[in-house]
Amino acid sequence: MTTSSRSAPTPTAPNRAVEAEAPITRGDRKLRTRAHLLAAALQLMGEGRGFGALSLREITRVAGVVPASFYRHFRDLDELGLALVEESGVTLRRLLREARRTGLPPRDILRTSVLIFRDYVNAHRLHFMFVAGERSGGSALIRAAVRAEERHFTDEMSHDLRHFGLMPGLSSAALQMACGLVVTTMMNAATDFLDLPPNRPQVEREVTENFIRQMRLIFLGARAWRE
Amino acid sequence: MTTSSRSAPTPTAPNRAVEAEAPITRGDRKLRTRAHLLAAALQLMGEGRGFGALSLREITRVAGVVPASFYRHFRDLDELGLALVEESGVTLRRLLREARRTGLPPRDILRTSVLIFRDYVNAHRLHFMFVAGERSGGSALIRAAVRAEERHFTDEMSHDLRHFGLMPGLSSAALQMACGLVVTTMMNAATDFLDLPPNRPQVEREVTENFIRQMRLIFLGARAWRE
DNA sequence: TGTACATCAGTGAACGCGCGTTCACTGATGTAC
DNA sequence: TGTACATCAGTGAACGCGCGTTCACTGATGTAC
Repeated sequence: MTTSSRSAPTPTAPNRAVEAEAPITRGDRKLRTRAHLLAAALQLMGEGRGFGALSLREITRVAGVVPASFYRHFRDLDELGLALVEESGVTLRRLLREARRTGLPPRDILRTSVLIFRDYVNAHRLHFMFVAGERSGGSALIRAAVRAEERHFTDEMSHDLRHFGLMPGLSSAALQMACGLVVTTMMNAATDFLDLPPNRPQVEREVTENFIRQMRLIFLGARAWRE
Repeated sequence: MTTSSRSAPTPTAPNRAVEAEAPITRGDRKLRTRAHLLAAALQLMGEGRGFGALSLREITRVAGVVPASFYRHFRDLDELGLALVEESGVTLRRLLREARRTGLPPRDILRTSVLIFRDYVNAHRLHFMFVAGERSGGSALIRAAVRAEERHFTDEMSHDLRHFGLMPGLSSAALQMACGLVVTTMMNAATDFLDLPPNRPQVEREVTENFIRQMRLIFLGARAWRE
């Protein structure tokens, strides 16, 4: 499967003269291989190992290219790691963007948000595993990059909360602090969701309810906050 | 330095006949080597790598023994990892035990507790690095063990909070939920403290204040909690 | 459109190295008498 | 206390293996004319 890109290197689209679509330039192919390398690293980490425990050779093996190819895309593993952080940051921010676009559900706002978040985590398991795993455990370089993305996420969230008028009456500093707490609680809940054994709806419900209550407690605290 | 235990294998205490102390049995030596192996692994992780990225050979090298020696103490690296989890669990629980023994400071209880916690984290940097790093990033086996220790810690904390009469009026379930939030917030703050650049008192103060406010917000939320 | 040359993503072989694990061993500590 | 034997923590050499990195290469894609 991973070698399919080599077994059919030039599809020679039959309708090329008709609409001149899908030329597939050399640059396109390069980007595709790069994406395969990133995906391979994520996939390997999804099997429960830290980024620091991956080897260049196994990444290229899973990506379906020869080890030396790696250097056409990244100087070393760290550079690939930083690219993964960037990619994961995009995934994080898309969550906020979608919430912003949708607006917020009128009723049972907290519970609904948590369920949406749970679905989102499951739809982007590998990115969340990567972020959750490297935010405190990885190399100093990667960890710093993840923390920077997390800070960016927190900033956007506090801006949105202000805009939507949730958590009113909080100073900017207090709002930022509360959002930091929300984000770390979210990341922790993400790990909980990812670790759930499959087909145990009761356990899943308990973890979900626990997360909802923790968020409720935080918002209660924010409402009671003074100064 | 690490080989000093070999350069003076039998101190032959001069006053042995007088008070028969420090016999240093074979078992004592074995335990000492085991402790060296555990300390070596922690030390290597302290340089910013996950447990999964350590090799058996470098651990024995730092511990000052030959690689084959390792197998006299652990079946494989996982078994050493689990021993580290256990050791770290003891460190965590000692924090609670000391708090229990000391009682709680009568004034400014939250701020004082946070400062004590910060000192404790700095006094046990390697254990906290290990726990913070492996609680979400490590192998499934190690992560599960860390989570179990964390749950144990949370249980003890909620018991203590009830006993000291903080967070009154919370049901057992709600107290447990709130303690879970406190513990994840603490672990996150521990990482923040450990990542602080040295000799930047202003940054350290900000991180400390942020942690204090987050805890304050949680306790406000707990006070406002109903049902 | 057709041709001649340039580019460069991916190849395959080679290298020296550190890895985990095994094995028979050594010699100090421990035990039986 | 002294002697003869057992135990076993730690040794040192050996093994096959996967690692990261380098290099000259191939051949499809791209460009100039």
